[in-house]
Amino acid sequence: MLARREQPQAAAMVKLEVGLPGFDLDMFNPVQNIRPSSKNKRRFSDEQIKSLEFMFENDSRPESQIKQQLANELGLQPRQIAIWFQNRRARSKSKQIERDYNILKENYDALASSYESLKRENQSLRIQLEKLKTQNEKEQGNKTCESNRSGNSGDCESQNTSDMLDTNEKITFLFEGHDHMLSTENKSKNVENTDGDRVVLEMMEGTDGSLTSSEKWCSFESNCFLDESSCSSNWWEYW
Amino acid sequence: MLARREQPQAAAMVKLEVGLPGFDLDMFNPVQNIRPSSKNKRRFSDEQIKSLEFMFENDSRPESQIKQQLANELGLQPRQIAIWFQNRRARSKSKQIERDYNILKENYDALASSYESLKRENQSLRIQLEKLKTQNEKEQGNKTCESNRSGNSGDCESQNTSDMLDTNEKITFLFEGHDHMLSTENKSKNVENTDGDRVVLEMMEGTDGSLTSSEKWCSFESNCFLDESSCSSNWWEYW
DNA sequence: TTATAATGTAATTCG
DNA sequence: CGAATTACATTATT
Repeated sequence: MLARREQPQAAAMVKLEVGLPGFDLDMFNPVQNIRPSSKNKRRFSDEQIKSLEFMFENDSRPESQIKQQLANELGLQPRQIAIWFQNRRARSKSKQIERDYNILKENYDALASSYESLKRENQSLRIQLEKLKTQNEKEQGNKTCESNRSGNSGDCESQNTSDMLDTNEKITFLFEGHDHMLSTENKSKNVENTDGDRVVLEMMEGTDGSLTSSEKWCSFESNCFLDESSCSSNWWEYW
Repeated sequence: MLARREQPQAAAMVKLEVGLPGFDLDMFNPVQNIRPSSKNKRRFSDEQIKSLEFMFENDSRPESQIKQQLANELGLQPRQIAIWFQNRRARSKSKQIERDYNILKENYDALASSYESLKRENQSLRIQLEKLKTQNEKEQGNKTCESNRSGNSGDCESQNTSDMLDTNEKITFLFEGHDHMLSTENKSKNVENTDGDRVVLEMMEGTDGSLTSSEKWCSFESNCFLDESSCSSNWWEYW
């Protein structure tokens, strides 16, 4: 079966004897491969690439038979076809990761912007509430209407304890860990430091690089401000 | 079974290039391997890698002199050293992108969570405001105190028009484009489809893959709710 | 066992 | 040099 080992060896050996440093063998080219640009072996011709790309779009993981056919059509070894598809898939994947990063980044920024707006709005609401509260209390003080009842159907009673927070006590210390980022600028370029597996921290000369130290982030997370209040009626279902 | 794998290259190369000690022993020697022969054609020895990695940590782009010295020490050609560093930098970079993605993802999720919480809080505040307003109006109706003045220092006057929104009119249609995501699950694995440059959409057999279609996102963005209101005193500076 | 997907690595070419 | 390629190797899976 499989008559392995393509002829390239011969070429490689020759090359080695000549004294070239690469012990790679591939340069060999049975058929055409007239590269438009230069005297290059390696590197498939534009036409070959075009066909391969076309096939890849249709099926990134073709059957052996199709690969064989492609090999015949393009004058390449079946092995080369197989390898090309493998590499192409790997390339596709890493490209995809980069694109995902950019998309996610965009959405992060948008969300952060919305978050900030919402925060401001929240602050506005809080201030309004504060004022209304004060105003209410003043009015109640002026009226001195029957000041001790616990029902919730009266005219001048405080209805604001049935299914919501106690505005005066719980609301003023909400935002605490939400105020960073928004200017993070995780530029996905110019990285290069902090190698793959081990975490390099001490020996880096400040070459910018590694953006997120993963500590400036993630300091917010727990803002469960509703959990211990008397909110039991799921008012947010209204929305 | 065919005796495949030839590493004559390796042998030839070693003989040709140098004969420096320490190098290539594992090229000939099936050092404690499950697979006896057919070992590395390329692939530097663990020791070489170790030295290279160590140097890389210190400086990912060393001077020619240092590279030369490394070449001597490791029994490699200066060219090989240079290439190794180049490849190493490229690897480092793509690794970094992946890590950045994961970090960004985490932070996105955290921010989305915070955003949801904030939104709920906002809703709560809005409801409270509503109730207080109603209550206020009722009380004002009951009191029928001097009901037409525009100063802002009275007892039962409405103070809420000086530097804030008109609560009853502007507040109820705020959240409109903020209600998606939060369950996006951009799993950064298993991508592989949608090739690098062209966007493949029709011919994909549903192999999951490409996560964000970039359209489900980005539908929110403009929630400038404060711009046309009479807010001119930058109350958010208090925070 | 073979085949192959997935991942990593050495080397080459081009800009 | 960096980016993209090509070929090969290794490991895991089936």
